[in-house]
Amino acid sequence: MQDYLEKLNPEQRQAVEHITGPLMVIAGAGSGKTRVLTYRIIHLINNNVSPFSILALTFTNKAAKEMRNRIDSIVGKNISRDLWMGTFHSIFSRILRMEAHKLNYPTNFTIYDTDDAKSLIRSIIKELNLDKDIYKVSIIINRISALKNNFITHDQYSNHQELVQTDKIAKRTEFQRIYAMYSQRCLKASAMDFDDLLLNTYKLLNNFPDALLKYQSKFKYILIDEYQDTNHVQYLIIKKLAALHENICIVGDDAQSIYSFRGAKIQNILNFKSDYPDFKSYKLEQNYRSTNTIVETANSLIKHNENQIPKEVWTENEKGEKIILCKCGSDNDEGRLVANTIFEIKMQDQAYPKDFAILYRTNAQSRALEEALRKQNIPYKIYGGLSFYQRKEIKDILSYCRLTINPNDEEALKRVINYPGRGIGNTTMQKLLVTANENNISIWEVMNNLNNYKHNINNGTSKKLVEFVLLIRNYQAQLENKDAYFLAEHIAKSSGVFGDLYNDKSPEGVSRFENIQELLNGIKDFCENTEVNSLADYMKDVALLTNQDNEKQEDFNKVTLMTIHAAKGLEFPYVFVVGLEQNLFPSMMSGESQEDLEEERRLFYVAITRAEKRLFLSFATNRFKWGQYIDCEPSRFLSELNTQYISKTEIISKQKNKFYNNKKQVLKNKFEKKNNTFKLPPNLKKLSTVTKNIKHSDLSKIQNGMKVLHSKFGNGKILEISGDEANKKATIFFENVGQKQLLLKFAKLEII
DNA sequence: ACCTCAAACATTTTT
DNA sequence: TGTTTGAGGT
Repeated sequence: MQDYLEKLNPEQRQAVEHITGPLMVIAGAGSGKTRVLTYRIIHLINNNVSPFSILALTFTNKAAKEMRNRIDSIVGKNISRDLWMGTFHSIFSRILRMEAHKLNYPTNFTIYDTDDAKSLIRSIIKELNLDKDIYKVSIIINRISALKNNFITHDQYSNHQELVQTDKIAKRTEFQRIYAMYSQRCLKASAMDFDDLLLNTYKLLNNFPDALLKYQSKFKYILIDEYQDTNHVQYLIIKKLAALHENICIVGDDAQSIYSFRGAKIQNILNFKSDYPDFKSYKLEQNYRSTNTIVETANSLIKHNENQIPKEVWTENEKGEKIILCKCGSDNDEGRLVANTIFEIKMQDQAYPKDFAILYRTNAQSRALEEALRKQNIPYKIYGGLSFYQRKEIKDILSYCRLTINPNDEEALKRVINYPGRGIGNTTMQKLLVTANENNISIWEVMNNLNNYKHNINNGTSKKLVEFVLLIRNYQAQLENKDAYFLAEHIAKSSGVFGDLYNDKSPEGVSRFENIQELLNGIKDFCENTEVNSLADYMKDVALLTNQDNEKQEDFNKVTLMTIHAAKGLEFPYVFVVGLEQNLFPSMMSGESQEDLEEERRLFYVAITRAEKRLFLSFATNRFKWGQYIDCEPSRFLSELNTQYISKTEIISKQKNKFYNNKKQVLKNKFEKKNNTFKLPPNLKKLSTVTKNIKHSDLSKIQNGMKVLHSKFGNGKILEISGDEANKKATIFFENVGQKQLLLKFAKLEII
């Protein structure tokens, strides 16, 4: 039992045995981070710490599950199941359900996923008669999410002038109204979105001292994985929870922080020192995962980032083979290169499909790769894209279930009230919505008491509405005494969804029907493996599940295709990183700023360090994008890699991308391979000036022709000053990004 | 109220 | 390029 300590190196062992007090573990890629976390939990248990008082937070369900399994195998299931271990979102939703009444939510509140949230925002924009081109749903939702993650509620929004100004400039003057309405509608629907789960947990701990004390005393030991990717609210919650015992252990790697777009702050790691001055820290720097070549290549890349905690990742592993960098003519060539290489290595090294991963920056890149793999008959699986639970037919069934548990759930209601068709169309829904808003109640309440409210819905339609209400009531009556599987199956059949799909014999219809059966099987599984098996119990966490959480057995031995973000925490013997082109990786959307660039570089770092044995990098000079062919240049990151570990190859296909249709021709058309024939662009580091610490000059004296420095856009020249004194605008030409108009009041410029 | 077709639109990453 | 939205007809 004690021999687990023997499996650790000195640093790992120190981190495991250091039980009390604040502890920071900086764990380089492949340094056995998960091992330290699991052994530390086991060590706590062996030192008579009750599993109930251990809180372990991870970033994904998968990570939590994996860790739980490892702990199971050492201390047994009956101990490990009492651990509070899971993602931030799942643990906090568990707490919130117990304390919901304090925040005016019912225990069975709904969790809105991103699609629900989007649909709600879309309908608010419509109700307010706003221009949907100015108020883009994706922008609004990201903005609301960012505000929530920084703990700025809709009524606090106006206290932040810079936010108000940004929206003013973008002509989104009604943003606050949308935000406010969104929050109210969520509350009225008894629904929380992902961000609310965090925000409301913080509110709970902040506004209810008894609740705070309860959880502070309960969680005597707190462990947090992937700490570099926690956002501000998460940071605040953890700080509060840990305040009593200060037995907090954070594990992370600043070089792998890749979620700042979602509000993650590397700063949180640095804050740790000031929040817990008597903290202890260990660095895990020995890599057990990759060959020396891969480790050194990754190091050569990441050293281009200025903003990082110094560390030296090293390995005792063998040197390994050189990294292959391949130039391809097109995205299709790239796909075929990858497929051919996999085919060859499988033969040479006796490798299995599951040993390979293909990583890319954006989900859209998977198409060419899939096609090539299919042609080579290589089995593959794709993560990302549409999750199982986001599929239409699944959401339909789940929406009926949601509605049964929480009839105020507006998004679920809108989804199923007329599916299958019941003759309740848009017009009726609009009328209901207006009545609901006028009386500040939910649509369900209006439908429930149609006679009590003023509306002009005719008798025929009213009757249909009443029928629908009765249908849902019938389901509700069975919530208490029937298990989840029975009720879900009953719902699928009696709602008409099952029949509707059964009659659809098109391939899509058949697959939808099968998906629903798969869902029902999943629910059956759930019922058989738990004591609490009501529909409400099943529905609790469904919104928090993702694709990766229900991997099918038959998918086990397949090549993995995924985005680099999704690959975090995973490892594969053979890794292909594709699409290494400017404007794709680094992404076009990541601005010109040093910070954005460094995040993209960390992302590439994560990609490289997934590989155990061999790494293949590739880029295309021509790529199909937005319905047309675009010329591409190799990624600037490629020229940052130490060339001594890289072997360059070029693949020339005689065919043009456009005429790539003739199968036979393609198969016969063997690639021509050339070595070391192409040059990468010069190292671009100098081009992007390091502009993090610009001085904010007094801009009252600004004049035409002055040269200025902007933190994001770099060097520029003032072309014109316009506007009245209070809202002076400057038109500036920036060398790197072209002409921009900035409001001087808020622009951070240095006059040079 | 529902169906059909054409035009517009969209691609960063996710719990 | 594939998907979604909206107009117009039934």
